[in-house]
Amino acid sequence: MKIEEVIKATSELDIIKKVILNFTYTQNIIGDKFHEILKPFEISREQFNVLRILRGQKGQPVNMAVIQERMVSKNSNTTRLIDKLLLKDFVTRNVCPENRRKIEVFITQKGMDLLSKLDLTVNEHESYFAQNLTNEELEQFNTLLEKFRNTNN
Amino acid sequence: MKIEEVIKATSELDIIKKVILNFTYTQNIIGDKFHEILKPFEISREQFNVLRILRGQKGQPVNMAVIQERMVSKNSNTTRLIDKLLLKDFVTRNVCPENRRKIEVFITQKGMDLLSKLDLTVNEHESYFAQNLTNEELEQFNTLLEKFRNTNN
DNA sequence: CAATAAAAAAAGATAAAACAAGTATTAAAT
DNA sequence: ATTTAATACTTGTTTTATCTTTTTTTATTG
Repeated sequence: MKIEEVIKATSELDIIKKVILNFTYTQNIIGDKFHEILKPFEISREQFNVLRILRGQKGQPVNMAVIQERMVSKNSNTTRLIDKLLLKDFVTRNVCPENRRKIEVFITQKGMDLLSKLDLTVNEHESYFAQNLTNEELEQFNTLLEKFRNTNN
Repeated sequence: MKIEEVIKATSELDIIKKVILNFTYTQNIIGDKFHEILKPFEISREQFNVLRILRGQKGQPVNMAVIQERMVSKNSNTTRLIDKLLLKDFVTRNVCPENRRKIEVFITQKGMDLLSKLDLTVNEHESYFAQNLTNEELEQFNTLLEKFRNTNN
């Protein structure tokens, strides 16, 4: 379905407005699907992302600032997000001995296990969206995304 | 900046993961910018979208179901969203006489005035993101977005 | 035509995001 | 060495979102 049909536009939209609408709409669809996958595991998208960041660190401790930085969607209350993961025993949290202002967050084995279980489904989800694009188109898409947001001012 | 640098990936990401990450990240950037524009007007993005939907109806009454349908980002909370717009006198709300289950929402002159004031800034914001793409690339982008989400199952 | 179902919106409860202010801890500066 | 500033989080409050249930009105049907 074209974006014009989705929003049932009465008049002709210019291309940039179409792109932006299309963008947001597509993001919602991807997000919904993602949400659907994570729901049975009772974990939010952000929580999942944080776990992946922690796994990416391969055992190295990660402090709050780093998590926020990598989180892609910035989120000022990382503390409470980690609280939730703590409650479920997916992470541990300790004061950093070298610099007591900092906090060291680790992923637990339980967290790792959850991620392994999710990996397959998440990959399927991603492929599901990729299926209609050729590899070349995906590369093109990636380049366009980068160009689009890399505004020079 | 490439998406790999943004998330400081340790290992090589496959293209579909890159696209999805890139997508979310780009959406956040657009959203933040948008938010920044709307902030001085003390209106949320969703509220702004609803006002635009109402304006698009050119004086025709719009009921809740239609608003939700057009909202692109679905939101079951439409009642409370309209409440907020009502408080600011940007819309009116009445029970539909033909079908008393329905509600007719209209944009007021004050709402229209707000939109006119915002039009210029919003257009600038949109052009700001379009500036790095040629017209052809924008068309390509739009097509890729449509393909990407139009999965056949 | 009463009973039930369906449609449209509103309300309640809970969770998550956003915003602002506050608390330790460390580093710098006088 | 004490004050000031900067860093790294945490907490409190308010606003939105999400999910579920309830209410009101209309449609259906036995």
